[in-house]
Parts: sequence; structure tokens; C-alpha cells
Amino acid sequence: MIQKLKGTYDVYGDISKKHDYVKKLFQAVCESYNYSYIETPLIERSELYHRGVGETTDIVTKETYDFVDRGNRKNTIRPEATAGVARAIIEDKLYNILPLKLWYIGSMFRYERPQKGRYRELRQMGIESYGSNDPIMDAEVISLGVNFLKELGLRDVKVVLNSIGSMQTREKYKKALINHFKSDIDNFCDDCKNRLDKNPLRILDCKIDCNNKLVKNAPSILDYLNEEEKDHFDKVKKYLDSLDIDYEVDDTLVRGLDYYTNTVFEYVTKTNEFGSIGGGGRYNDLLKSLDGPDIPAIGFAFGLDRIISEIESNEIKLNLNDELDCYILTISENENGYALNLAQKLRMCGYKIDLDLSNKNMKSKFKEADRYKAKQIIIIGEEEASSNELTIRDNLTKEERKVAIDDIIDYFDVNL
RNA sequence: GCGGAAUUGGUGAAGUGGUUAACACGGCAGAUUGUGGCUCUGUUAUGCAAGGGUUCGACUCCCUUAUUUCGCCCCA
Repeated sequence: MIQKLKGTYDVYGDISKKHDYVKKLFQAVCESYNYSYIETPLIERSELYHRGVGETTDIVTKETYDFVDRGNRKNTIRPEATAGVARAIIEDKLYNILPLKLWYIGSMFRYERPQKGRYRELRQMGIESYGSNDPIMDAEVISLGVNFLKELGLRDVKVVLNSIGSMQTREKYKKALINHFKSDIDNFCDDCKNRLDKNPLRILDCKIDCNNKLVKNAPSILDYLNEEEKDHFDKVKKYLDSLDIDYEVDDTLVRGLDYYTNTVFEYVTKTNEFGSIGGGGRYNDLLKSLDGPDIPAIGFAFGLDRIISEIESNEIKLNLNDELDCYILTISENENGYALNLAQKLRMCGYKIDLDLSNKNMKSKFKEADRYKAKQIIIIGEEEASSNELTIRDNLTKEERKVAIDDIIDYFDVNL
């Protein structure tokens, strides 16, 4: 038997209903913030990710799905969406009209060891907001995510916030960190020894060395921000306060993609099953680094798979709206044609209708109506077909009554 | 990429080196050919992730591969 690839899964049945619900809700929230939908290709030139996401990031160095095509070009299946959207903005000159507020949803692919809430095919939904460096935009973007989670019914989610300043600020801070840890690096774990030169910021959230004195009294990036960056960060916090958003500043929050500048944030649940269910930040230099114009931007992405499993572990009931308006049941084969015509009529009126034209017994048909969660059942036998007086059974109250076929829409208007 | 634990029908699962792989749910058929969801009856894995090996005999022991899950790394 051919099995699915590691880290992928099939979406059907109840899972697909949940996916659908979450996607539609996200779309509705994005639209309420006046974001418009963008879809970019699943595959891009590999170079895009090397330059966009960052040459040294883990995502690019060891997690991409790369392949050489028949024309000998190096391509990569997208590991994230921001770089592809940035490419589209430059190539299609979408920046001619600013601000540009875009949302997306789709599968990303990362070649890593799967675990719960982490897949090789991961579904992300997120937004990209271009054209404003105003801290009010940071707050609006963060609040969109918060509102979405609220509407989903996910309580106990907080925003973890930090500012990592500009590239220059970060270089200065990195040097300070290296100096700080250098003297005693031998007492750190092997991972941290490697991190010292490559990515000293990661030492700060190491689980092994978290109790080390040097970690506890390490310098904070917030002290290295210049006046402008500090002011920006302060204003973001002020706006979040005024929006009544529950956030927590964590000066050790670092993100794994090189393009971030200033504001970075994550959406974290109290159970903290996966680290975070979404994250993002500002990436003011991204467009420029891809030979585009110098336009500031901010965005985030949620992990759809993680949100679904968060919904499941919190036992949140979604209003899946998966009931059938009406199930049409025939007594014998002779009425099947009549039933089919009736079904078509009702479907054209926008009702969700199903019927069974097999020769199963009554019991099976009633069972099927229940399986589909039918609100109403129309029973058609010889009598009904000839008189055009339908028998309708309310599947909740079990009341049965006769309704003329011409009055059926009126009946539905009142009873559905 | 490294380390640990798993894998039995549509689902939840019991089981043992030896004839027909429990039990429950679900599905299908019937008791009940114009009204079910209660009850009862029948039926539902020629197969125990895949392949190979040991053995008179393997779902059970060994090896390989695949997948799942947990930890590390990292991230959504």
C-alpha cells in the first residue's frame, strides 16, 4: 500500500469541516479590516528564499524542499508566504497604490521532523500590510489576530511582544551578548556554544541554560534600541493598551527569519503546547533587499493546523452549520422522479437538500436523514405524488403535517 | 539531522509461537413492503503497517523500510 508522505495528512470529514470553519472566519475577519486576498505560486526560484528569508536561517539551510526542474533551474516549494508575496508586489508593481493590505491562506512545506502540531505540509493563514511604518499599523495588525482568536473562542491567548530594532541595532546587541557570554561559555551546553557566534540571541531562551547567572543578567535588546526605535515600540504598546489587548513584553523573543525589524510578536496559548500558534513582526527592509522599492511592512501568520488542535484540546464547540435543511424520502421507487424534481426546485431556492433514490427500506432512509442532521423530512408516497400534498416531518419535534407543494417555500421560511 | 515509544477491520480496542483473531461502536440486511432512531437476529479483518528472515508452524521472535507519537534542534 502506498502511504502518505511523512508529516502530511488528509483532510476530510469532520476535520475538513473544522478547517473550513476556521478559514472562513479568518477570511471574514480579514475582510472586516479591509484586507484583500492574494494567492502566489507554491513554487518559486530558490534564490527568493535565500535572499528574502535569510541565507543562514534554519528554514532555508536545512528545511526547504528544493528541486532542479527539467530546465536545470533551482526551485523551492515555499516554506512560508511572506517572501512570495513580496516578490509578487515587486514584480506586479502592486506598490503603486499604497497602503496595500493582503491576506492569504495555503500550504507551506518544510522538511523537518514531524511532531504534534508540526507538519511537513503546514497550513498557514496570514496577512501582509505594506506602506506604513506608523506604530498604529503594528497595533492594528496585532489586533486583527487577537480578534480572530477571540471570535474563534480561544481564550487564554496572549501576545508576546518585543522589539529587535534595526539590523545595526541588532549587530551592536549581538556583539554585546557575545562579550557577555564569552568568558564563561565553557559552562554552557553544546548547543549554546555553537550559538555564541551564529545566533547568540538564542542562548537567552535555551531550556538547558536558563538558570545560568549570565543568562539571567544578560543585557536586554531593549536597552540597545535607538531613540526612534524606542519611541516606535513605546507607541505600539500605548496603542495596544488603548485597544485593551493582553500582551506581555519578552525581551528574549527572537524570530527565526532574518527579515524582521523592530516589532516582533507571537500569539501564545496558556497551555503552550507548541510554543506559539502564530507569529509575525515588522519587515521594513524586505522589499528593498529583493531589489524592490523601500516600503515598510508588517504581517503575521497563524498555523492553521495548530489552531485546529488548540480548538480540539480546549473542546471549543464550533458552529459548523453542517445540518441538512431537508431530506426527501420516498416510499417506493415510483416516486423517485417526483422527489428528484422537488429536490432540484428546493436547491435552486438555496436550501441544502439531499435524498436517497436507492431502494433501501424506510428505516435506513430515516437513519440516513439523521446522519445528515436533517432539520425537516419530506415523505413522498403514491398519495403525495398524485395530490401534490407533501407530508413534512419536523425532525426535532417529530410533528408531521401536510403542506401543499406550492406552499413549501413558505413553510421552510417559517420553520428553518 | 540525533534519541525514545508505538503500528491489529470504518472507529475504539483485547489477544496468544500452534487449528475458525475477543468485545464494543459504526455499516449493511432482516424481524417491520407508508414512518425509523428502543429491542432482537444475521452479517461485517482469507488478515494483525510493508517486505524479508528464524521455525514443522509467526499477528506473536529477529532484521529492514514506511508511518505515527514524544524529546532535542527549530518553527506556525
